[in-house]
Amino acid sequence: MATTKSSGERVQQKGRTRSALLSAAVALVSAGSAPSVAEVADAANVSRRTAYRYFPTQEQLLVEASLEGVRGIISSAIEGNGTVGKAGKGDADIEARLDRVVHAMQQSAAENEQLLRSMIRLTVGTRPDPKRLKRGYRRIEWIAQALAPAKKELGKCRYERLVSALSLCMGIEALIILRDLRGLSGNDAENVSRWAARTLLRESLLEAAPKRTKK
Amino acid sequence: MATTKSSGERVQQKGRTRSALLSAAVALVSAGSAPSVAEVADAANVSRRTAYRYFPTQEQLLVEASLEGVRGIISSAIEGNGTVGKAGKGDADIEARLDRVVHAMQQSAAENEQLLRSMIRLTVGTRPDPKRLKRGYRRIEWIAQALAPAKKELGKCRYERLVSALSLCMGIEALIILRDLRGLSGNDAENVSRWAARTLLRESLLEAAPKRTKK
DNA sequence: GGCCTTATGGCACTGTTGTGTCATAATGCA
DNA sequence: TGCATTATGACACAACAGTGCCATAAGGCC
Repeated sequence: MATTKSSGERVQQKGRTRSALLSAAVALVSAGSAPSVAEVADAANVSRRTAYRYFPTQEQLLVEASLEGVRGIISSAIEGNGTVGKAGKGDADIEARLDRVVHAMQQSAAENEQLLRSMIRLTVGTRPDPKRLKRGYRRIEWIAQALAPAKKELGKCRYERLVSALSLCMGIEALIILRDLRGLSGNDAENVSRWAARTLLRESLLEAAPKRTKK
Repeated sequence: MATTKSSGERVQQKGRTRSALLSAAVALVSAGSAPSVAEVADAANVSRRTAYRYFPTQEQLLVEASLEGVRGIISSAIEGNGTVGKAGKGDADIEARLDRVVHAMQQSAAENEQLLRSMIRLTVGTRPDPKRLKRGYRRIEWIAQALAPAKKELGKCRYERLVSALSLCMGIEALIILRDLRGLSGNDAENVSRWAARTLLRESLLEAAPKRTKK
């Protein structure tokens, strides 16, 4: 009862149907529509009933699909053109690192605004379950990468506060706010994000090393 | 045919049924549920068919209801305890004004997180129609009120940029990011918002009046 | 009051979500 | 190859979103 009944679970078969459903859903969601479960199932050559076995609700199916789509988008945006860079000494360099990350992020956010908006709509409803996959965790990783050379200098408290504040300034939520509330274009929105991020970083570094005079 | 057929439209009757539907929906949405059209109609003592005459889709009904609920929340939060204040000369005063606004906003956002989350979910899907009522326009008004004494000093460009950046640091979206991505408590989230807002304001004032030394 | 206009309610209908049940096909193992 | 296990498919079903149609009630105007 406990361990396993050998390999009674047909992992390969399940994997195939699951990824068939998921890729069909990704295609449809990326096309901008909100497909019904029947549509996704048909596109995947799978029974509707089976689709419900893998994704208990339409919402979960579309969430997973949009997160899958976003994953592809963003990794190519940042890792694709070697954004963050390796070396790091001096504040100017850190500023440049962060600026590159903000630029790449806002660029790809603007390019895939619709998809990211539907991801937000699908994930923002309830506080996230600790077990279910979260949105936006990559954002924190990139911020951490950009800030890595200054982490020691900042100290734990200031570092965490800066990461949190930067996570407000970049990403799809920032783009949505600047567009919907402020009516900005994609370019103007990116400039606001970059200015805010740069400013918060500078101030944090100044607080950490008050000896230097400003600039 | 053109002008009017006297008062053929029964404005009062329509107003009554509309507000009956809306207040019933506000009550149900504020309770955290996503009521069906039939539920709202029953609670309002109105036919389901009639509900659809006033709100073409369930979504529009719930959107209007959540926006209505948010409107009530927020007017009490800010106007209730006279937050912004009148006088204003000197940077410290502006900082204090802004800090009060951020505090009031994040406080009420945390208190009504569920309702605000559903408002986001319902309104974030599509870019806002210019004619339909927007979410978050009050946020800009309060930021503008807090910044009013420094508007001239900042100059148009820096002022607009600062308003935009501050709109990223406060409000329900900021709370959601700090909670979901960063796992912060309501208190910690508010502290991040206040620090970021204060920092961005200071830097803007410094840029505008570079003569003074920092601090 | 009577009459005309208009909002409302009731009913029927289609399409979708989500679930239960059971037969059938695919898979892994001997 | 045959067999037990397990995923899948087909069908049925209830609930809900929307919509059309028509009768009826409520309102305004004389």
